[in-house]
Amino acid sequence: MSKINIDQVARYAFVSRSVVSRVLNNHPHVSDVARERVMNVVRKYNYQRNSAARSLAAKNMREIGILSTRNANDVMSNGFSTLLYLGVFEECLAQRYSVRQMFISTDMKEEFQKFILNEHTLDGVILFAEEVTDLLAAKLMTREIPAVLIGHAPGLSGISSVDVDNFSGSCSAVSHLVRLGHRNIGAMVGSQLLQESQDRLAGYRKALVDAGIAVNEDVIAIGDYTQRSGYDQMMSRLRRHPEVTAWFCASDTMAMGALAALHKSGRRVPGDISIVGFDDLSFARYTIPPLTTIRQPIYQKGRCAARMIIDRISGKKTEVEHRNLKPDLVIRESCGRHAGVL
Amino acid sequence: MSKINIDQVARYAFVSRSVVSRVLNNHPHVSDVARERVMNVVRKYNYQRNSAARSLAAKNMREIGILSTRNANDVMSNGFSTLLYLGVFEECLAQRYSVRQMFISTDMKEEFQKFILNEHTLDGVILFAEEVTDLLAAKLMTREIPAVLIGHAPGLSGISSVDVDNFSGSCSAVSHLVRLGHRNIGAMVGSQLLQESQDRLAGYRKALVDAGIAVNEDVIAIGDYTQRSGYDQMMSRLRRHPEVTAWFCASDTMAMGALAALHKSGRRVPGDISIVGFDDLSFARYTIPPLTTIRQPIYQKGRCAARMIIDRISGKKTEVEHRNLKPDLVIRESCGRHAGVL
DNA sequence: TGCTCGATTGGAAGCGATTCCAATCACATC
DNA sequence: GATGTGATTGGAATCGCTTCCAATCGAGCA
Repeated sequence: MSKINIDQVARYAFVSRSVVSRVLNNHPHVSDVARERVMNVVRKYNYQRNSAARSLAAKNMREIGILSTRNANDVMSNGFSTLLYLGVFEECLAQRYSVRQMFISTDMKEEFQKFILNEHTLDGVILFAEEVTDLLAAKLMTREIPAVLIGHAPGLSGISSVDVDNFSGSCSAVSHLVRLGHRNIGAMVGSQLLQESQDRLAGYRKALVDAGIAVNEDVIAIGDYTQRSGYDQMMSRLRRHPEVTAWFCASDTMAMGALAALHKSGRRVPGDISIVGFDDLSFARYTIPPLTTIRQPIYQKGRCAARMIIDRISGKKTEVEHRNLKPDLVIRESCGRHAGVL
Repeated sequence: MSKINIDQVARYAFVSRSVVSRVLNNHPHVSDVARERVMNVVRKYNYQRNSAARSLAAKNMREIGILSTRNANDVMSNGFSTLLYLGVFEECLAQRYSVRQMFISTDMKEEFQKFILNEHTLDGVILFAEEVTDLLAAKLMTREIPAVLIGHAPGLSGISSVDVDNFSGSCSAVSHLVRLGHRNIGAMVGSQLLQESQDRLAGYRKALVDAGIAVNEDVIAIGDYTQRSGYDQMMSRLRRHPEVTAWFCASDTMAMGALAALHKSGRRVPGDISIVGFDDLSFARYTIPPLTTIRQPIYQKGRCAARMIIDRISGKKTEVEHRNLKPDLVIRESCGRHAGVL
């Protein structure tokens, strides 16, 4: 019952401490009989290594951190980050790593930042950051700790990354609207400080250009990925741009806010106006009307990031790598054929 | 730059290793001058203790775990757990503890369960579990590791818990409907295996009884806290119970699904049917129509749980404690006066 | 001055693993 | 029978810290 240590295991198994360690770590040079004896004792006493001692001696923690910005708070509240985290967790579990999830913010006291970044010697870090990316990255770089970025930042091409192809995703979303006959298509994106937002906006532009439609900078609204900003932006744009018949929203959350604003204003979706979102969060199927959107593999993103960081830590891979997962268009009911087109 | 250890700090500060340790741990019996010298060196070299060594020597990890059931997956995807986790994290940060978030499921391989529960010697565990509560609790009990439950379970009264007052919350939600003149009020709750669901249903019953309304067991629908189940349940109940003019949904997610179903069926909310939710998740303000619901302090729940477990670990408190946080009714637009009442 | 007592300080023994290195062993070869 | 080889094994150092214990120091008091 009570905790037992490696020496006791060794004693009970009539072998030395070293042999026990080798068995537990699957090292070679252990006879079958010794291995058997050790395993029996381990099973019998339900022995588990002390991870602190293990980390100290082995000089690695077998632990990675996933660092999010605290102000991704709003993004968080939509289950995006939980799903991402689940992916990370399950990949790590499979590889017997553990994960420490942390939040950091620029306005956080210096001491806490230090505590988070320094107190724990993590073997690697997954960055799910936003505008503080540079700051964090710089700190991590100086500590020479392997990192993987969720999303990507051209300025940090030295750090591996996993992202969804935002460009082609938004491009196909907008192309969908074009196919339905829309010519006046607005865009509601996030802060252009974020690479992700830039890419989604670029995809929008590309789709329009491909269709021979001039881009109207006036109908590009900047939100912040919250339902609230989607609502507010839509409310203010609605009367200024009555000619717009379809909006590309760079996230389902903003799309949801937009939907609420449209309903409040008496517009019908998709009758009067079409809406397409991005992410395919779990609620997208239950908005009114159900949201046509771009599905991105969030869970996979997490697993992928975890796999990359572990490969890096274990030395299995050394070069930086930029993964770009493919998104899919999922058609539901929020987009309709343009009224002028029959 | 490169990592420095306690011996080097001691050397540079012209004191012994012990003094450095005392300074770092705020122990008494250190002269001001010694403290000052040590701190200067610490700052200069940006020294941080090695947490593995610290844990090993001090025999505590200064780390707690938050354990969720994997199949709370759907609950997760609504930001509930992220917000809860944020509360836990920030309280722990303030107290210089770290958190390890983990998921566990009943169908998980035994080895993984062991890895999660045993490999890491956590000082305490916060349980955010559902039906596997007993299993987990039993395992934890045998390891004699302090635990705090999010929610509560009468069978586990030996474990401290933090919960929202589900009973009074749902009671006030339903009373609100009664005040609006509704007499035929349905309930859509979660699995009755969950204490939380039982309490929310009990609150519903209480409100009806208080109002002198007979409880009709036929209009109590059991869902599973997902949008999908809210949608499905509402679809099937709608025609079977046309007399019901208002529904109490035990979660915003189910309420959202119900709203979608009502819209699909051409019913108007709140014109034809009123809906009240529970939780006040961030999207509740942007459903169509905006959802009247019961707000529960999710973040506070997390902080509170963390505080309790840390108090327990540090020995500041020893007796078990059951906290019950108060929820609030937040009135938006999904409930209307019963048509028959003028 | 000599002594006591409390505040500081340094020395050293762990904490529980990993891992290097040397010792042992079994066995084939000469 | 002596020797070389490779597979096993045990011994011991080490990781970086906490903490007990004994030593030292300095002020207050008789």
